[in-house]
Amino acid sequence: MQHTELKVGELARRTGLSIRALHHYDEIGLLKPSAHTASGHRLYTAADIARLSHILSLKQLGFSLEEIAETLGRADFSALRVVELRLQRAREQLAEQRQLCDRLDSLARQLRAAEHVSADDFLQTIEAMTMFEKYYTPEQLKELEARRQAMGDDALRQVEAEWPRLIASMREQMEQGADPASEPVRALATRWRELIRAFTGGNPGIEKSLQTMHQQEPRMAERQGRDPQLMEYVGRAMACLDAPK
Amino acid sequence: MQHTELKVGELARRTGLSIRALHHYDEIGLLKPSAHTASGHRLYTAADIARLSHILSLKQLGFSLEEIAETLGRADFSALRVVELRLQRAREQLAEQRQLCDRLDSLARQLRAAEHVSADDFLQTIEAMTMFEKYYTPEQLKELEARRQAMGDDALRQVEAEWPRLIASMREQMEQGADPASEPVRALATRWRELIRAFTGGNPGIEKSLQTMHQQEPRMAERQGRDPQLMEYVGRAMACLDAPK
DNA sequence: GGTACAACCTCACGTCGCGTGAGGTTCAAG
DNA sequence: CTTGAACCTCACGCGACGTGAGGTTGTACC
Repeated sequence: MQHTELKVGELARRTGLSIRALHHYDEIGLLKPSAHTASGHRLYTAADIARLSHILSLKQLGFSLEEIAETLGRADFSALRVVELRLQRAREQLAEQRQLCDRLDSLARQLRAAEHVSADDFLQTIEAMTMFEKYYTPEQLKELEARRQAMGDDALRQVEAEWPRLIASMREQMEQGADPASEPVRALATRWRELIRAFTGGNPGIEKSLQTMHQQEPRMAERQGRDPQLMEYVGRAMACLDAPK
Repeated sequence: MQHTELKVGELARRTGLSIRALHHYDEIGLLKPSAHTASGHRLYTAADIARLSHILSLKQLGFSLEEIAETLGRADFSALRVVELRLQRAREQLAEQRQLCDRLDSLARQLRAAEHVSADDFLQTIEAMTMFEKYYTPEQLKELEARRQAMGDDALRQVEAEWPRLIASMREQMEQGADPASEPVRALATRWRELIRAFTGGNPGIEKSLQTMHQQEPRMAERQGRDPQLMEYVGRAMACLDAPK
């Protein structure tokens, strides 16, 4: 009989696991050392170590300790099926992670493009993103993202800054009772349309989604100062643009 | 006073959260309803609901409840920095997920290519993969994977089946004391070299990594019947191939 | 007024893979 | 015989709830 049996500390050092983890495996019956000293110290035999290496292999593939125990328990399991099931789970999680990264990345870019970001702006931006994900298809979102990226942060910043000014100007005209067909309103309406077209890129699907979102979520528009009354005024101004003078 | 306040059940139904979750948020102080009925039923006001929508937004970005409470607590936080930190975490997790998927995918393909997979084969394959990841660079692994994929499952299966036969034949020659320069051994050695070249694709980096692995992990080779003695015999046979008759 | 039944309430334990002590025993060396 | 390292066994803690148990309240119908 050689000195091949290892004590927990040694085994932990060699495997990189913690002593506590090995104790845990013992507790749950996943890896019980085959021997003990008279005083109760754990002694891991070569067979135990082999089992542990199998455990670590399966752990690396993302199996839970319970699944590992089950897998090692029976010799008849279908390896391919087990792996494929696990792969499916992993793929789903990967897709989620990817989506999360996209969201965060997009949000980070929006924040970089903004000038001053209050806590309120921040939360509003997130909510706007959520809305977008609700009303646009993934492909449309991709297209929008691509267009934003093509514009660059500076241009984006400018547009974001222009909107409030444009809305304020339009509101002023409305409150002064200006004719939607008058020259100053035509100019504002033209710019309004340009900005929207810069956003939609002329894509009819995106235009439609945008409309749907505005109809379904009027509160979102209101927060930006675009209440239904103003929108109706803008609508009339647009109609005047299309109609000949 | 209108009927704007919601009870837990209603709020749960509208948000898709569980009642227990809302109770939990109350417990940890993340979202305490501003009002209660005389009998203690929770009443969520419009402000509470607004706060909850912020909570859900941040939750969607993968923040922990503690982080959300902290973020909503202070108005002065740097939104960009918070998001960028979270993004970094998400990217790391994404990379891990991707690696896991790759591993599982590769393993699944290996298993599909194999004919009969015993539990032992299965575990051995995983361990081999781990070894590979230890000795080959990520680029090399990619190249190997690409070559495997190009070969197709059937060809791979054939090669996998040929190795044990080739090893057995070679061992037979060795045990019979055949001259490494003899014709039958030359034939076997030639085939041996061909199979290895099919694996390495002639890439010197991969050849080197393969050698290193064989030196460092002799036990792996032994499991496949290639003990040091046999390997030395093969080495001599190879040398005879290179040297003129 | 009584009687269902749904919706609400408050404990309080379980999950998963250990980390992190607390408090005590054993081992190997000097 | 002492010292310090290595070992032992509890046992609580995490994070975000799920899942009962056991009791009260609200509402509708007879």
